[in-house]
Amino acid sequence: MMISTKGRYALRVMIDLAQNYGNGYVPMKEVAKRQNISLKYLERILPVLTKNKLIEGLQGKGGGYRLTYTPDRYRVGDILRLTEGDLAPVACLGCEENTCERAGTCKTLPMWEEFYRLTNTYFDGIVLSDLVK
Amino acid sequence: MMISTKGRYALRVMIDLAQNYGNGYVPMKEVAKRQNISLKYLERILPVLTKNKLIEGLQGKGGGYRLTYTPDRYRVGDILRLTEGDLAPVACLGCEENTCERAGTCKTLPMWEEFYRLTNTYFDGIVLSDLVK
DNA sequence: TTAAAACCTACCATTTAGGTTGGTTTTAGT
DNA sequence: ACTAAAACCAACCTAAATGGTAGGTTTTAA
Repeated sequence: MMISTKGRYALRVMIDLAQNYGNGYVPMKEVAKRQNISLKYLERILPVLTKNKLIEGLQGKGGGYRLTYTPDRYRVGDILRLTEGDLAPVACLGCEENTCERAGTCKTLPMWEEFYRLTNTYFDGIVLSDLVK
Repeated sequence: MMISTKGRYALRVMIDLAQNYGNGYVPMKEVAKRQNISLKYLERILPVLTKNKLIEGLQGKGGGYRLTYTPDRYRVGDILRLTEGDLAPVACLGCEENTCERAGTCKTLPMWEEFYRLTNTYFDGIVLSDLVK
């Protein structure tokens, strides 16, 4: 299982916010109820999205969250990379530099690299607005 | 990280056996040394490959393992599916039937399904002999 | 008879996943 | 000023998966 609940839930929250785009701030309580996810767990997942300016939070009564941009500006790949760390199929990819000492002679490395590219390309080719339809 | 050491090591063993194809039975001790993997750990990974007739083991002195078929008959996808369980990106795929109650309305399901197909297709398009070169 | 090999089972430490608990702070509305 | 609703925050917890190790038994060629 490549994608954990963290990434999947984050994506569902983003879709929910996209569906409510233009209606101001949406309280997480409502999103949690609609998506049937624990509010408390969602609160643990959201900070990475706000800190990276994907969504904006407004505190206090009448507050909530909203998308920072229009739904067509969010690539699924970006959302998943943020919440999952990276989309690398194996450990030796992901970080900037491959520190594996076998890297030079590894027969499988090119295969993993190509799959890594494929994965990023696939998820970067889908934007939030594609999923709302 | 999608692929664990189990799948990666199994693949490296298969490649090693492919490189020694035609030379009779190869003791795991040698493979472990060449691949720099603990022999004991390898012994824990191999049974699934022998039970599924991908490789054949011969006990006793002078024994070892060898590929059952020629290296071009092994799809990487088959090796990974055996050792990793399945290559599903999310939990709701993988099993025969999708038991998730959200399946009917899930906005992300088609995206995961397509990626799942993509993944299987990619790894099924590579055979052991491609990696030996 | 011996050495080398596969084969087998139980255990174990660490990390990750998937949360829960119990708050504090901010703010709109009354 | 007070209250309710919201974001925001930190500590804790349980179960499962990961990545092994330890200590054998069985088989077989030389």
